[in-house]
Amino acid sequence: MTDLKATDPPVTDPPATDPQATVAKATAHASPGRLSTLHRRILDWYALEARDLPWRDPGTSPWGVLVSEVMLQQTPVRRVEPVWRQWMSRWPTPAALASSASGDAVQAWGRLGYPRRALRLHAAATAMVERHNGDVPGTLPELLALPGVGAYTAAAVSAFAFGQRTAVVDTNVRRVFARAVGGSGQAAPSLTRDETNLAVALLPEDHVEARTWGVAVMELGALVCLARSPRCPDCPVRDLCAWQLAGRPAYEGPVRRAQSWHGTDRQCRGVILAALRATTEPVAQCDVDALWPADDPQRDRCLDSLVADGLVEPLPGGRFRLPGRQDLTN
DNA sequence: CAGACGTGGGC
DNA sequence: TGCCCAAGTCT
Repeated sequence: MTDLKATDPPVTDPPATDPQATVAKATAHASPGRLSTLHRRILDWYALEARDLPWRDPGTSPWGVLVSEVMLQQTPVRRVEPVWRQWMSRWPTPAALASSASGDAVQAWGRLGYPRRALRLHAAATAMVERHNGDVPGTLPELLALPGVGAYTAAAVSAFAFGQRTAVVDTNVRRVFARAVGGSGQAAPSLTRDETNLAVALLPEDHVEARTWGVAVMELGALVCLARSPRCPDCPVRDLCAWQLAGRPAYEGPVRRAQSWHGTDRQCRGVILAALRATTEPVAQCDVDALWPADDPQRDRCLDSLVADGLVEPLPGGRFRLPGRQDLTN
């Protein structure tokens, strides 16, 4: 082992606010030797410890990768896996999904949460049929133009499905870099320009290494560099980690407000949608009414917003269903 | 840009 | 129990 401390910047350095300075600092910290060590350690660790997830199978299509990435937005791997398998079995291509009703996508989404993702995936499938001959596009601008595909998902599909040398920055990557390079216990509340620049600067030059780098760092964040209780003794770069070397100081930055839940529109919308998912039969207004305390205007407001979002289709006679779903009860 | 947007599990 | 967290996106 080389003398790592000798090359470390003083841990008392104030956080840089200038993007250029941050990248310069990161690059200095990650001198060629250090950087290659960081890369090798994490890539070796990944080769040994990576989970066997179905969408990581080399035979997975770009569509399979895209579906997995959308499902994984804010949703744990454990809950995504079975739904992804069913989804890919039912809709193996964008064209297959596009030919189904959007309500079928919402129904198949099940309890993954944030059901607008299902709607957007359906819209993305339609767009791919119309604009890309039914294929998932391979360039960042084309990917970003798809509904529900933002900076993270576009980069992930570019890197994981098409093997491009693209920096992937998700919450795991941000946390790992904040600690290992920034010396901070956690990343800032929202993605900063500095973090993106840093992720690009840390991308391995070697194309083969770059292919796996993103998913390897993400995996490290998901399995070892955990938010609440990091497993530092198991970390392959614990001796290089700026946060570790600084004595794992507590996070001092701005705190993110916790999401409230009880009594929110999100809860109300979830209750209504769960009822519609459970049946192919249109649900009568009175049955919707029974789902939420009487004389609470929140219920009607949420039903209206679900309709406005395209998650619920109002039918003549005051009945409701998931959009386009056929009534299979007779 | 802060806030909305689901759901379930861990501590 | 209640709060925090999980491969974000959109407005």
